[in-house]
Amino acid sequence: MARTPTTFDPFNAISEPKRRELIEMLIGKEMTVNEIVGLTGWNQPMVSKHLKVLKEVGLVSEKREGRFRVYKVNAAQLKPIQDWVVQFEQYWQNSFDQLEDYLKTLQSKEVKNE
Amino acid sequence: MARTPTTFDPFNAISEPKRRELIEMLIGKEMTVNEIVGLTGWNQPMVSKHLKVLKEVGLVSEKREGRFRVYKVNAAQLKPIQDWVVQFEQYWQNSFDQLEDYLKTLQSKEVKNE
DNA sequence: TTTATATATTCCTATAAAGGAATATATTAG
DNA sequence: CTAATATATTCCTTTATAGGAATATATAAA
Repeated sequence: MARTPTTFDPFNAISEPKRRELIEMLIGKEMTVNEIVGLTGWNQPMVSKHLKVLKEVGLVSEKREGRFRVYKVNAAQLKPIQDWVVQFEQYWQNSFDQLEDYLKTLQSKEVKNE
Repeated sequence: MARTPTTFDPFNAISEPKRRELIEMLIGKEMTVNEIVGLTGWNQPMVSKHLKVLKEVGLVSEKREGRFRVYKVNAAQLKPIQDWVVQFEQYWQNSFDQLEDYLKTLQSKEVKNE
């Protein structure tokens, strides 16, 4: 068996750094393929191919306007990722709190030593 | 060029569903490889191999105890994912708000029609 | 209707991953 | 010291990329 395909779900689609860049670049905007090519400096087929993967998992959608294709992000497809990761938030927050506690302890020790 | 390696960063490591399962299973606990084998029903080499990937990106850490290896999740390594995805939260919240607005509109129309 | 523009697709190569099976390694028990 | 237990590693096969280069397709402009 091979790796889970990039088009299997948003988790796989966004594991590629360039596709995360595309999403960052496109969020809240609408952009044409060539506009993206201009901003990224990547060649046009590369942009089209990455957009295709994002489209297949619903992370972007496409609107035809004459010979242009206007792309936009469908942010709702990022929510499953947020939902998955947020359930572990307390666990890294705890480590942060522990760090905070530790720093406070240090500080009170310093105060005592003054 | 090939796909970004699974060990490149947490984004890639968690794109595999089984590795997400491992994290869910291990969060806040400490578990031995064989305990994980028991819970998952996967064969032992498969568990070890997936744990290795998670370890390489720092998502789990390992403690040797005699002939056992005790694994635990290092949740802090999930924060970069949360940080990346949270910046888009407003965009799916907006679509939710729009839905909410739409439902309220529907409701007020119903009230008027009563 | 030919040409230019915008975008997608195909073909190629190198790379690597997941799973299965077998085996190696380390540590404890007898 | 030998056997048993816990875990990791290696070898194999199948599958799927990502990127480059070339080309196909669609639409508008001249």
